[in-house]
Amino acid sequence: MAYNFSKIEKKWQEKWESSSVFKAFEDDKKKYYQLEMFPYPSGRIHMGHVRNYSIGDVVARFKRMQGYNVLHPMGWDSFGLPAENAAIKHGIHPNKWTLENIEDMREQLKGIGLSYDWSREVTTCQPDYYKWTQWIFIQMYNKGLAYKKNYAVNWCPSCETVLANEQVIDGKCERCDSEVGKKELDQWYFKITDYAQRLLDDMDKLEGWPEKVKSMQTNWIGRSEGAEMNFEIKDSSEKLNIFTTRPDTIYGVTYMVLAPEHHLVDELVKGTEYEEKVQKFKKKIETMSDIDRTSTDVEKEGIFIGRYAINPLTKKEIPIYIANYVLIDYGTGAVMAVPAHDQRDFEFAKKYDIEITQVISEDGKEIKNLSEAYINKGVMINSDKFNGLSSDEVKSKIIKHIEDLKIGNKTVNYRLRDWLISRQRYWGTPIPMIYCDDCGIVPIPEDSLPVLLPTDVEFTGKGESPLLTSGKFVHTNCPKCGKKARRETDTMDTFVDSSWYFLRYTDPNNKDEVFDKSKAKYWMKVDQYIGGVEHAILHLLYARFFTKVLYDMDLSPVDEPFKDLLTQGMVLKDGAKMSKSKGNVVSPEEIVNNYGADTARLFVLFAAPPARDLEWNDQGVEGCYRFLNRVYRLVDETRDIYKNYKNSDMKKLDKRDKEFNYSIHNTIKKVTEDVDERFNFNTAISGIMELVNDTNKFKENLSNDTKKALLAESIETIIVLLAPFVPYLTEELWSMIGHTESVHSIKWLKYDKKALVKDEVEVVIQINGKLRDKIMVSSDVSKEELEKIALKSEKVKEFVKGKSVRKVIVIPNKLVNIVAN
RNA sequence: GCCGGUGUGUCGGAAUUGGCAGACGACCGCGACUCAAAAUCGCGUGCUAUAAUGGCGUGUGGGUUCGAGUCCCACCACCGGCACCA
Repeated sequence: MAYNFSKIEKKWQEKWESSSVFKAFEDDKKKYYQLEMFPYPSGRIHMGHVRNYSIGDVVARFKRMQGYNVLHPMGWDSFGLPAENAAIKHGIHPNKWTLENIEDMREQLKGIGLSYDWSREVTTCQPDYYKWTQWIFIQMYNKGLAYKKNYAVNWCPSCETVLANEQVIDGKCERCDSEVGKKELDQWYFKITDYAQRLLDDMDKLEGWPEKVKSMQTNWIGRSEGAEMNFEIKDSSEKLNIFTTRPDTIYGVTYMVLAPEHHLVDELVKGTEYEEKVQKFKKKIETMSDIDRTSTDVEKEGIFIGRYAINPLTKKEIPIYIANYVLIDYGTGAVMAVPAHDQRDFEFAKKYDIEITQVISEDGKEIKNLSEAYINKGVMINSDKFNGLSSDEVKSKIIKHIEDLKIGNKTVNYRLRDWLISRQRYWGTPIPMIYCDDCGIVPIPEDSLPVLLPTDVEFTGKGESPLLTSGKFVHTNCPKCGKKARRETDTMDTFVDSSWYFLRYTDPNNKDEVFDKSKAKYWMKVDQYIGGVEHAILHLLYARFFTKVLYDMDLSPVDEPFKDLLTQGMVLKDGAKMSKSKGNVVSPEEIVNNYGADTARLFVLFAAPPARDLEWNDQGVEGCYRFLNRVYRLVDETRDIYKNYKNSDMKKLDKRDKEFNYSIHNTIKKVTEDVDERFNFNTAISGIMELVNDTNKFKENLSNDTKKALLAESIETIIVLLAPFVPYLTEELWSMIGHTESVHSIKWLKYDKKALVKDEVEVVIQINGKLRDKIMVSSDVSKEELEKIALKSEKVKEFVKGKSVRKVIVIPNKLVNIVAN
């Protein structure tokens, strides 16, 4: 008979709920803030959620049993496109759709037995939350960290909205995979570039973060050191400002290249014979998609614009080109070209027959007929007073030289761009700004926040904000002068909402402040944050940025939000991520209905270590279910022995008793360390499985009271160690054996060090490093004695026959290696 | 091209400090129980030769060591990030 999981799970879920055991209060106990990334309320939970939240729940329950004051909250990242699309498609208002989904998903999450403090639930689409998102926006605006600019932005034609750089993956929309185009628009930005260096530097503090995530963020920020320099243009008062990482190659600059969009191009060719050709070339490049343009296999192509710059050090006139391989977005959009020492410039110079001047050589001699750019370090040549020096030391000398000449300076360039946050959609936090003809851009006064989303809008799915269709919303009065004014109709990127929710959890119901700093001080940082690696750049970078901004405003008590980070792997089936289109989805509901939530949890925790991808396996689920049934039967069969013998004295332990006692305490040690130090839930569970197997064997022979007492101890150990993993079953078993308090509120077990001292140990005997025999010896035997015993072994005698023993390595209680030849 | 990660049975994976490779689970095979099946329980299960004792084996090649999945060097494959980035 299988145990009745549905009855058990329902019973305990109700009990836990009515007793609100998982509520967190600030007190003087040591705190632990366990957080998993909150979900988008799509309406259905998937296996990724089950995995993410099960991992977090194990940690929360474990830390609680260890005596920590645990904060384990849950909420909803509930603004976003699917709600709006549902409105367009089915005519349901996004608010209704979202709130109903939240109701459904909350029930599903509760079903999995997650120990959340639901009284702290935050919902980003509700005014009591987004009021503070707007408030933070205004603080950022006042500090100059939120600003508006006109720029060629990423535009997703399918989502009909703009995208941040971080949301464009390989030229495609992160959400819908459509090819992203460019559009000139007036948009709101956050000045994340001001924080580029701190975001980079403070990664040193993130010791508990995976290397992978830190490396991804480092790549994304893309710092490079170099110099900025002005080149004079012949017959013009304008100067060409360039960025280079190779100031050591300045004497080798033989031409200049500008991005076709560079602001000086039009002016430089105006009225010249080159104007027409240059404009034609510009048109051609502009019509290319970003994907084509940035592909490395596209041939380098450019055109001479008929003007010359002056190399400031050689004073030579050098031609100015525009070319497809120079990007307006990076550096200054202008490049000093050094064909001898840069492969792209080399290919370009060959194609257009431009002079190539070597300035760095391997041995001080010029290479005849260069066949490719020489990109290594070396000895300077053709560089006037720098000749003969190493290119390495010349870098700083030349920077100093150009600084002295006041034509340039040392500088650092980042790939990171400012964060574009306006979206032309309805279902997001309204940007709390007003446009007045007289006063310009005016923030909403703080006491009239929140700016509520209007309800009288049309969902057309067309490329402008639906908020424009609400006359009541758009038309307002200027808070400064009182004249008629217009509201901002764009909403914020939903990543703004999720950039500070972890702070709001520390004080979620505060009506007067974004959060109470003393509460935040008690709970922050998040001790353990868990979520998918797909957020390595987007959410995790934005959240770090926001925390630093709030820290600088003296609001946040910490300048980094997450102490330790775990990026859990994906749930795969048949080697691919579960997805509707591939038809390889296993619904959590189905597993919970057929096997119970405990089995679902146990499987996702047991099948792979948390950070790795998990391959779904129906037979593996069955295996976990069988195991839980075995545990149930074991406890059921021995419950009376437990009740009668749990506190009886253990007299003399025989050999088998000692082994079993060792097994019990070694399992406590292993599970504690696996969960606490290594997050190896899979091996923690396998350790408990071994103890269950051993207990089943041990119970076959209970010939005296000591053995019964040992069995009772083992039963108790199994239930307590399993509690964080399978909360329902363990709660049931705990009450079955006569306890009235919850197993989840008792103290975690401590192992008995004495039980781990063995009288006798198995020692491995190797000959020349190969295993040849195993012997049992008393654990206090001396090194010398152990060596003697080993050499007496029959097998050893056989193997060393005719050889002489050169050396014997003895590791007490472990191994003897005999070297013989 | 640069950066990061991963390579172990048929499969998921274990080996935590350089010390018995393959724990635990799945799969498969055999047996017990049963009229029978399911469930359950027990045994076996890296490859290979064998009557037995053996030989080989952690992506490849080398090295250090009494001893290497683990450390060092060189490479290969796969996954992920960045990338005409000046």
